[in-house]
Amino acid sequence: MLTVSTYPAMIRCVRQAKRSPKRYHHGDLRRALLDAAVALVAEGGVDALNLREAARRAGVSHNAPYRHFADKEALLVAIATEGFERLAEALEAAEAAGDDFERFVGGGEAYLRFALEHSAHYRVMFGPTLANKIGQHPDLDLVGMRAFKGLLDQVERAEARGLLRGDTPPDAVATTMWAYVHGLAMLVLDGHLPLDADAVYALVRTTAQSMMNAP
Amino acid sequence: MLTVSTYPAMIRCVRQAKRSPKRYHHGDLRRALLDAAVALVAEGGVDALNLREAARRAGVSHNAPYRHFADKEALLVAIATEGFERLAEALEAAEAAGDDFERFVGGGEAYLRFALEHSAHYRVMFGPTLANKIGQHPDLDLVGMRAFKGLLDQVERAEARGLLRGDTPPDAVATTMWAYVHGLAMLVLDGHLPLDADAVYALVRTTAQSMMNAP
DNA sequence: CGGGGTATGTTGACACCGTCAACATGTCCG
DNA sequence: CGGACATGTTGACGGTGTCAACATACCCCG
Repeated sequence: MLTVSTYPAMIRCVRQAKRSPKRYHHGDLRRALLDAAVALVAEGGVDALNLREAARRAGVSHNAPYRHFADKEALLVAIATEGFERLAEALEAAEAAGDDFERFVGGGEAYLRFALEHSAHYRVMFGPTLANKIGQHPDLDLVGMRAFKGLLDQVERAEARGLLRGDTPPDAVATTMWAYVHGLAMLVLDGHLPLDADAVYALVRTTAQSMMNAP
Repeated sequence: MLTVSTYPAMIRCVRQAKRSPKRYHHGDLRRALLDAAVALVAEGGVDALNLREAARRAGVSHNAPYRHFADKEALLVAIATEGFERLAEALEAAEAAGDDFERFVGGGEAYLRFALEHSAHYRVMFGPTLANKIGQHPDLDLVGMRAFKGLLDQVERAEARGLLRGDTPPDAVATTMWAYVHGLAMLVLDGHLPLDADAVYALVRTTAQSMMNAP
């Protein structure tokens, strides 16, 4: 996790000026605010996220964020959107590596790796503020769908090739898998399960294998 | 979910006076505050919970809660503790009904039934405010352990009787099951999965059965 | 039975937060 | 070069959590 967000705003400003001298004022306050907000969540959880402290860390006044985000929720939506994009990329990358067996098992591991390594993003993506807001943030819904669609495709392919035990419909299998990896991620992130990262990856691989026919 | 908390304080006071005339002042402000707080969470999620509104609904001043809870977190701990107790009771009740097969499958359904029917409690139990606070609230830890211990016992018994597929260690199976039902509960509660309650119960039964040897 | 002590509730204050309105300034385009 | 627009600032308001000081109801003990 980079701590770029903690640099004084001027450094970012100078760097930005070198790269593209047509920028003005702060350089990229939107980016700086997102980084600061993510850092706040990483340090103290979702409860610790507040606009004024993010502005302070970006070196601007307490009202500057409102030129880039309509309100606090809009900032959270931006972070969550970024998170879902990166999650989708991580899952797609896992899907492109190894044989059929490894592809399926590796998908689960990739999900948990994302959740544990980008815990701040993950907490915002599934935090209470954005809960039950489907339809209110179309771009967020879209990128969320993309991530789940990737999972569903993978299950359908695995089932078509006879890799999976049983004959449960693909959408039910995908739902079960999502619930499992999400629950595991949440319980570990929130300290309810005393597992380190490696133990989590090992467990998720074991579980995924138990869902498949012997190789 | 009763809305007792919205009654004027006097009604509760009078009722309480009839039952036990040695009460004074409010009657049972602690209980009224807990109910009001749970109602707030039920209405607007964890973000909507605040001490002043709970006090308002209980008909007392904004500082009265501090005679019963050290701070806001203490109120959340009390709600979570209550939730874990009821969850443990629900799981123990499920464990005492039906044959071996039904006991195991019914446990998963009971967990989700609790989460969906007492969503406000569940959200507080696993919400961000109490995340990563193990060791800071001993009574909460204790009752949380009790609930998980019940699950572990059930898995060990099922495995001892040869009900479960594979030979995974009981604690790994229990962890997997907890992660699954917790993830499913959270995703449904937060509106990420478009399943109604009956669909959830059906899904969890299907999944539990797929973990077991054919009956 | 009465008075003090304690548990409970109230008032007022403070700092912090999200948000709005008004203002200031840097940047770009005609 | 000058105005229009994007960006950032200042100040204010209401809401919240929390503390200190005060007030009151209940209980027990002499």
